[in-house]
Amino acid sequence: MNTPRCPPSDPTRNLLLAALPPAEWARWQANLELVELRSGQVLCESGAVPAYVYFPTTAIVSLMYMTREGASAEIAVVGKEGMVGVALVMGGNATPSQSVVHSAGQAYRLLAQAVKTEVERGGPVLQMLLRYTQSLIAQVAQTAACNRHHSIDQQFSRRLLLGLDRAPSDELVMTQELLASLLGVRREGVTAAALKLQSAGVIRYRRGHIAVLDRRRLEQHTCECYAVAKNEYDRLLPTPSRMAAVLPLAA
Amino acid sequence: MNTPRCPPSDPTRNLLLAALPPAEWARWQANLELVELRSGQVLCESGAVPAYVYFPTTAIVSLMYMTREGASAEIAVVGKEGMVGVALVMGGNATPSQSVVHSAGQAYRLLAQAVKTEVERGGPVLQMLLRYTQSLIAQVAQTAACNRHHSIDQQFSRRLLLGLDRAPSDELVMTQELLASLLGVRREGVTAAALKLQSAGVIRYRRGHIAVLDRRRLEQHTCECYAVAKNEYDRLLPTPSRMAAVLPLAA
DNA sequence: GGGTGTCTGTGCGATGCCGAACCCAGGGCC
DNA sequence: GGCCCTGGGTTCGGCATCGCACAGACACCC
Repeated sequence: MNTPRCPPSDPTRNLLLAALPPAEWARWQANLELVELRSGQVLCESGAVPAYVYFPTTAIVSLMYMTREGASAEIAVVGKEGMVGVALVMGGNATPSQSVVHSAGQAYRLLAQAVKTEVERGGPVLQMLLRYTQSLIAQVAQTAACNRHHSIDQQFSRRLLLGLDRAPSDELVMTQELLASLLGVRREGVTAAALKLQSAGVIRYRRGHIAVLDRRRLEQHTCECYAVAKNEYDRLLPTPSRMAAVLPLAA
Repeated sequence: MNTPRCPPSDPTRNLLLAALPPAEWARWQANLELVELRSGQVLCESGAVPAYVYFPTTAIVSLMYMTREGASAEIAVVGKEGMVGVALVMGGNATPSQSVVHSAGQAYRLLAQAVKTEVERGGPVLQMLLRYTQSLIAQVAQTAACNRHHSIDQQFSRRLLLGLDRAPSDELVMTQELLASLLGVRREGVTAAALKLQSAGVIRYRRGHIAVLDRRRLEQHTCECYAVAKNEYDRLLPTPSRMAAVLPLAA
């Protein structure tokens, strides 16, 4: 609940905020609030209008769909590379998805009204948020295709990589039970996939902690879905140094 | 290849174009071109920058993902309720998905540059396109959850309803082979699902023509995914008469 | 009116995932 | 030190879907 002392170049920064040019950052800073997110915390219920958008730094958030029968499926992951609450940018406010924190940490939050003001202002900031939203669409679409065609083993590897990209270290703090609910499969299926990777020396885990020992081999175990979505993000939102070429933010 | 003589109130209209207020329509009309789309025609390849966006009237288009192994999966359907080419609105231009016509018909097309000009203009038209994009995200996300948890029978029913909403009559012109590639399953699975529905008197089909006899019972056979996505579209893009309350288009 | 190709029905075995139940062990707590 | 709870490993039958192969049948075209 602090006002952000953290400049955009902070090592635990949010990449979207970090891409803001100084002038925009100065305007945003006054409205941003750094908050702690607890594991399991629901940032926005399905169908509800969120009070804030969140820019995670160390926290990781899942966008979940729940079926009528009580089954769940994660449709996208949001960490330091993104933002929770794109529906406020798109104008619909609510969405059928539920956003849940599955890895505790920090995030900047911004009042919904402040976001709407920024969106109405238009310009490079809106362009960036729309580009991020497009990368989110690609992630969701890739999840749909992956759910259809790929094995639990592949999806498990893919999900580890998605977590790894957003985690501060090489260790993911998540139980197999949680991973099962994210993938929408049984826990036993996750156990089997985890056992294979551990016996292959790719990961090592114990009671809710998964250490990735060999990221390259993990990438070989997964389907192309991981790379496709990641490439799409990188294409749409280059690193800040290259961002200037795409978004004339300083203009 | 005609210039549109068709006013927004034409019975075979595109619903997004129909929602344009007279002033906007007048500006668009000069750039819109009514074209025939053939079945199987690819409007935009995966990763390519499209030359046009399309507003289907009687045509129906699938957004497809292909896996490395050659399997396919439809991630969304676009007909007279929508637009093909949201990536141009979002600023990323290309997308990993491929847009394919699967039901021949007509569509208005608009040069990519004209769309970009409209987007830069901002205002109510951009708002509408963003809202449509949000409804598309909901459809894709629902597809992801549906692929994970629901049976071929349910997905088959859902897909028929999606087609029916966009078709000019109660008869869908599509083979079981095509439906299988859209759902990303084997043709035999589609045959089995179709047989069940036909013997229940819900549909009747022969060689590429599927007539829906009892829409209500079809809705009972499907999962909630159909209704959730449809409700989200209706919430985001009310019918023109109610649209004015949401979008002050005349302002 | 006969040929041909597309579309649909069917019958296998193989397999991956589900559903439920149960056990074991690590680790925190009193 | 003993307790308990949570997280992980294992088992088994069952079902949906796959992959492949082939047979009938309608529709169109020459």
